[in-house]
Amino acid sequence: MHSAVPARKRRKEARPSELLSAALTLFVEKGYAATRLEDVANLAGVSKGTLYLYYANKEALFKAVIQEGIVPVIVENEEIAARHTGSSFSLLEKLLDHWWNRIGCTAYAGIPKLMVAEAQNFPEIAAYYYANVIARARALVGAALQRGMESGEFHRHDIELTIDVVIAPVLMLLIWEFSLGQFQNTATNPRDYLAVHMKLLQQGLCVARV
Amino acid sequence: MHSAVPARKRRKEARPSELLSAALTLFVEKGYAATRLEDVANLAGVSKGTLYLYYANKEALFKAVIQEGIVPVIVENEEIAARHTGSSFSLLEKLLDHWWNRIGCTAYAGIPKLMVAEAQNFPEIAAYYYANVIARARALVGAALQRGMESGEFHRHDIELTIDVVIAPVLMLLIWEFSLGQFQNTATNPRDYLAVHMKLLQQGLCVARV
Amino acid sequence: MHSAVPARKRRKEARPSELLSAALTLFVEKGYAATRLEDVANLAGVSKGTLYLYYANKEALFKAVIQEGIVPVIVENEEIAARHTGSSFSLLEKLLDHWWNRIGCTAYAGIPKLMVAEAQNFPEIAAYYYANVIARARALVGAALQRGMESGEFHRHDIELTIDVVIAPVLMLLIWEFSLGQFQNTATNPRDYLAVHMKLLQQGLCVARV
Amino acid sequence: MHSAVPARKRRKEARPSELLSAALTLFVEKGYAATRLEDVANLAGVSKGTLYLYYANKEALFKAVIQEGIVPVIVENEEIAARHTGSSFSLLEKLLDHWWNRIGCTAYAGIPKLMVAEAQNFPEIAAYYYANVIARARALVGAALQRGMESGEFHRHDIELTIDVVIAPVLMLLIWEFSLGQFQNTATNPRDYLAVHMKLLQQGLCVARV
DNA sequence: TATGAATGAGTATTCATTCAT
DNA sequence: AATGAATGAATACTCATTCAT
Repeated sequence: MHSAVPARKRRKEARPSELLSAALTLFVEKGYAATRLEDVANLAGVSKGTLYLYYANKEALFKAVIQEGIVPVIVENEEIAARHTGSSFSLLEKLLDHWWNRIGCTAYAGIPKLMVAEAQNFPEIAAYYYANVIARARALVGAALQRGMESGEFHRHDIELTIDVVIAPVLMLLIWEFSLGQFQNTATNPRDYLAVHMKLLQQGLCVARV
Repeated sequence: MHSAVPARKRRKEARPSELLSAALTLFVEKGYAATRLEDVANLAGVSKGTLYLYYANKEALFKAVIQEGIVPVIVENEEIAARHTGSSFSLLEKLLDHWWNRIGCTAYAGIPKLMVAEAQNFPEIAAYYYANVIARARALVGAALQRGMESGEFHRHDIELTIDVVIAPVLMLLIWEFSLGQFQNTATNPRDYLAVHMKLLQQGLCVARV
Repeated sequence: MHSAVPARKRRKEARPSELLSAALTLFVEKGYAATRLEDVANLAGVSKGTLYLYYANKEALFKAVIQEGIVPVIVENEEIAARHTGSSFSLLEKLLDHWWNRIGCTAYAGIPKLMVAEAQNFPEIAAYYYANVIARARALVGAALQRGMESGEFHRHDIELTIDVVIAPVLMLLIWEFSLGQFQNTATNPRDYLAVHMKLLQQGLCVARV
Repeated sequence: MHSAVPARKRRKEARPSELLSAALTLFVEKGYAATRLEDVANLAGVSKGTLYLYYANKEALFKAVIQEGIVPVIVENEEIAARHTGSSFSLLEKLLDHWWNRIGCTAYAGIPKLMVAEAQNFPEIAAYYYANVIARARALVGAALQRGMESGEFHRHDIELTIDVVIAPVLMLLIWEFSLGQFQNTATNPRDYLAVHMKLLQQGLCVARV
């Protein structure tokens, strides 16, 4: 009678994030359609019915998974950029670093792959994601590039295209990790990969100081 | 070898590729799970039952879609590399160019995104794809990089990581086009994007000739 | 018997009838199956759990709704008949009048339609309703008809069938009001309808006094 | 190998009416909500999936059940009225007779009770039923009454209310039969019931010919 | 070969009921 | 007594697959 684990735990506060975490895991692992809500509930340690107390349906759960977690990091990076004073290249490094610590090495790392896989099926959510994550990240990088080109720190290139080249490998890293990367026998070390990316970027972008 | 093959026969032999083409379209557009075989059959202009005369089941159709089309291009690129004589950078350009003409601007362009989205659900197919497409493409790029570094044309970097940095933007371009790229209001021009990619690559990789 | 009963206590005793009233409203409006107990509880201003303190389950609540309310009116009509002294037709008028005042123009008016709709699903309750409402009402009307025929006031007809003809329009009125009557653009006035019913009945039943 | 009953019978033509008939039976017996589509399918001798080949969903099946069967009878009665030449009362008799033969003693007899029970849950269908069955039946009876009153055959009464009094017992008979009538130990004989109804109607309506 | 009617396993969702607080 | 979080049985509906024609 002491601390017998109660069959029915009451934890209204904690439920949403437990469910979201379980849903993220399974959505990333199996994709939206192949994820059974009962499995999500079980992984979160509750029954099917309980899930519906917190999320109206599967799509609502999916939306919550996407909206949660990444947007705050963009906000933080916007603040980092606003406060930055050093070289433009070091700003790019800071932004990348923050993204990695808050997304890349956390459970949220699977979201980009999930969003890419399901974009066509959830245009509304994809549009939201594009506007609130992608577009804002691009604006941040674009501003840093602009600043660097104006100060003579960077070579001049088309800004939009350069943004793509800067961001793509970072996104690709995460997408890869949750898809075909699993079949690579020698897994790439993400930190090394990013280091090389930055190194090449530096050589490609920065005007050599003779 | 005459061209007097009866229309009916020709039709019959064309069926698989009509089905494959329809399946590719829908798999890319909706994902594996959300694609209904009846829709595939209708798009190919046959009945549901007919599809089963050619492919044992949905998974077999998916395998065929993936296996078809891309592997031959890798073979062609291997031949291009074997015959190549100029600079290592120009080899990279040739390989990219061929890939673009045979995949990037064709219906097969959607396969990378499809494979990324479904890799976890079809480990066997993903492994096949990894071994026959990814690994071989990496080997080609790796050999070109190795050659360039040995000849002094390229800076020395870790080969594996550099391969990632070379390939990632190319893959990303296609993945993007079939996912979140749809929500970008100013669509990136793929050729411009690739040109910038190569330009940065050149600046990052190549030793400056004073 | 003081009126100093504490508010809380009074509230508690009122619960069952508040629940019954809410249940009657919703059962009549939506039918048994489509009525959610949570809605009943909410309409009664209590929580779902509280409902179960008073009624063991949905069926028990349904039984209580049916048993409550109508049986007492039959008892009252039996007393009216016992005390009656005038013409047999005026007794029929009195019985109808009482029924109308105690059922027809109250919230209980919906019960006949509800009982008709659910009779097959709840044979036990339907049998109870038949025995305690229908059969006793028929006996009352039958006795009045018998008396009138014996006294020469009414034409002679088969009693049982005549009972049907007398009662049917009255029941129909209520059933209609809670079903298809809602779609009639010119709603029938119930009092006028009953007046015509009685008029025709008089003409059909009563021997003309030349 | 001779006439082994095929597990899968192909009978596209016959299916809809078989399904409709099974659905009518169960909807009338259990009500809309309590009827399981699998039971409907089984009663029709097919599987769940087959039902969906013919009706998009439960509601569509319900609609089809209601729309089927009764409307044609109204049309027939309209033709009977148009061709009629004798007394107005004999027209009423003809209309009733036809209704009884085509609805009252067939499987469609359960529809009025079904419609009454579900009217609130399917306002759209109820409105359709009201417009195409009830309103047209009332118009027919109303015209007969009007004609009789104008010719001096009938007493003058308010037409609308008299329509109610004429129709109500006929509807009530069927509603009763499929609900509480089941609990009556001495089942009323429908034909006798209708005969008394007409008799009383005649006495109530018709001007005595001295 | 080709068809498309038929099947039934599988899943999202609802809601009566329970029970710890 | 009262609450409302949690449960899980039940059912509508989908769609890959089969098979008689």
